[in-house]
Amino acid sequence: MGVMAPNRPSPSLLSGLPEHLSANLFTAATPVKLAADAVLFMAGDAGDGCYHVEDGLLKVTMMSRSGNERILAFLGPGAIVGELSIIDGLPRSASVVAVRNAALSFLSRAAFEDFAKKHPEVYKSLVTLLATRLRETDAVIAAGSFLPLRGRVACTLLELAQDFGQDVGSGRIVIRQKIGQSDLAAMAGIARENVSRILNDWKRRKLVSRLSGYYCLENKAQLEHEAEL
Amino acid sequence: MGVMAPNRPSPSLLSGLPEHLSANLFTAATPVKLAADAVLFMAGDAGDGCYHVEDGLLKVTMMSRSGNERILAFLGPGAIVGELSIIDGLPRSASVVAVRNAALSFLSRAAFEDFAKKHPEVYKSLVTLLATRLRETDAVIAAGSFLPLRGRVACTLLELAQDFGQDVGSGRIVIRQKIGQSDLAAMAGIARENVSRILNDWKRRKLVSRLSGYYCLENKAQLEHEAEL
DNA sequence: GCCATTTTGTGACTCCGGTCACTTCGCCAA
DNA sequence: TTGGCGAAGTGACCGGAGTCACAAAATGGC
Repeated sequence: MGVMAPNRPSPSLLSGLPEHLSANLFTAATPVKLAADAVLFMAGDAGDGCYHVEDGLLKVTMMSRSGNERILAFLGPGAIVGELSIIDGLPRSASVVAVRNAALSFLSRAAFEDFAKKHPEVYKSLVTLLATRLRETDAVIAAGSFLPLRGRVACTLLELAQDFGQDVGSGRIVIRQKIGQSDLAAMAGIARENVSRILNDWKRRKLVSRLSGYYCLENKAQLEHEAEL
Repeated sequence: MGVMAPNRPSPSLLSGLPEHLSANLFTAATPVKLAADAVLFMAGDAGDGCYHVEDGLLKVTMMSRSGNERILAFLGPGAIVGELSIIDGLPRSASVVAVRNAALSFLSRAAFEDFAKKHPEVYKSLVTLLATRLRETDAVIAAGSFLPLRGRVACTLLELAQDFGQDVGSGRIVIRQKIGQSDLAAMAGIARENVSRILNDWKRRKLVSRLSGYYCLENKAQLEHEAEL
């Protein structure tokens, strides 16, 4: 059992549209480059279009006015972002920032509606996309309501494994993105210090490890157990 | 300024589909009656269709295995519930219980897909519906992440006012549903005792009042101020 | 390879909010 | 009217988790 599970983007948060649609839909789109830490848009901005992530990594985030951050998702290649505003025309519901250099395709609302008129099937795909997102946010609410700290961290790790995980044999899963503890904390919605404590505990107990900056789930089953109330 | 704002169902959580569609879509549906406290379905059940609320009141809720409840929404006449499962075929993401006697229309997945084939426009409406839901759950996550107790209660009250509020002059809004503190607590995701304390404080400060069992927002603006961090 | 700058690790302290244990109130029904 | 019962009010207590203040590592530019 050598190399397994090729680097196929997962279907969850990265999920975009089916090949044939996204290919056509975004041919009319204009390319956008984004440097690391650059802001794509902020919550509250007027939303005039949506983006397709070609390359790089973005984070979807909310900020309290006291500067606290809550990360809703990381988005890698293939993902669609900003679709809510092209649907209902309301302001951006969250902010999006490039974690590292990223390449995107911008699709204006007009262009989208134009395309949708010719290919009503996009709506069906959009419905699927939104349904997935809805289930994810529901899970976040459930975790936040019922799980204690360690449970939330476990969920966060598992979620990242879903999106960016690569199985490296004997059930070990490496998260192939550099994610710091502060980001984990902001994803789980808890204080960074506690992420540190919990992670170290798990390291000792061989549930997770860290190899050259990347977190690695050593024992997914056990972690899933921690995730349950 | 006597009687104002007729009892028009609000567009938010109650939001269903546009008239012309929902009328046709649910003609094929079979009627379902639900007694108070009866369970329509539980999270995890296989989902074979969705429902249109004709009359009564439902609550959408999640339960931790330790018996804690978190209410995601109350649904009144006109609302659609259970649509996620007909979209993706996955199990119910939450439970739905009748708060009081309710009348529903059940639409099977097959019937829906049948209809959708003939009227692809439903997807567009569905997209709008889901987008609204998504914004709402995002708001819940934001409130849970950033707001202290009083803020969450304020949000909850304001949300209920959106859905079930009736303006009775001079900015006073009555919530025309009997909602107990335990339910408010489960909506805000906090302990019932604290809802009691906070509500009493607000009563003293004339922000809210209670008339014959119904809560009434005396000063929406002030309450909105409490809702902000 | 070395220094500057982020990240991470850890203890001590604090406090918000949950839990427990009652009491009091309000409503309906006998 | 009255008794019963569920909903609401209130205080005392406790504990989980945030905050603060550093020390120790790791990272990355030069």
